[in-house]
Amino acid sequence: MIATPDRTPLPRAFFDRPVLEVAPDLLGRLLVRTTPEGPITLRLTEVEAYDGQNDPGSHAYRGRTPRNDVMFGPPGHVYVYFTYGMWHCMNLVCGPEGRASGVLLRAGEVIEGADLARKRRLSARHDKELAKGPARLATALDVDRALDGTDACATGETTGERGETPLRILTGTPVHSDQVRNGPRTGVSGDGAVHPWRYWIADDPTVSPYRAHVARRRSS
DNA sequence: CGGGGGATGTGCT
DNA sequence: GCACATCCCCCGA
Repeated sequence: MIATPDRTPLPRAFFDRPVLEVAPDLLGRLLVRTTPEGPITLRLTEVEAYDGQNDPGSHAYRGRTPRNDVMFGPPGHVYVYFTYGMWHCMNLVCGPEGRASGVLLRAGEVIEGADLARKRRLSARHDKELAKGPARLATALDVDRALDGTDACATGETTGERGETPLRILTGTPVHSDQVRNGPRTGVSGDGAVHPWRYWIADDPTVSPYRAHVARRRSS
């Protein structure tokens, strides 16, 4: 018997904690993307922590820019960046405000709206690949820079008459600590690679394969 | 399921 | 220039 996930919104205070506490605690939570065709709901299975201070792997490491501005703002908001000339990835900003820490959402299990997600992810061989990897996750949920800065903890009073916001984070079913694994972050090079700040659910089929960062060879 | 190679724009150095 | 919080296609097993 599988317990019904708790659809209570996570309060902003959840994110107003050190990022290394928030990151593993996000596993098993639900991310709801509201689209005109209906909701897509994702159960988070893999995340990575990025600290705004003394973390060379963080986009905020060299200070505030127009691109990473949202990271320096209040917790519970979404930071979306564009990378490799083609892809988007999304993070949830953690506290305290101004520290510019965030959690990269690396993978999840689509538990509702898989048909909608598949329209964006035609190359997925299985449903478990719909959001297996950070850019795939953003693609499946139709997330791009237009949603940068979205408040994932918005309450009814701030979201307008219909109480809908494009992205919301719900309580879901938190994962017991003995099911949480951690290891080096994926795709991070140099000094930032030493931190074992990637967290995932043990044996979950939607977790992305680990690949150590490899510098791309020069093209002709 | 997995490796190899190419594709793309932006922000740094 | 070059690296980049990456993925897809193609092929072989």
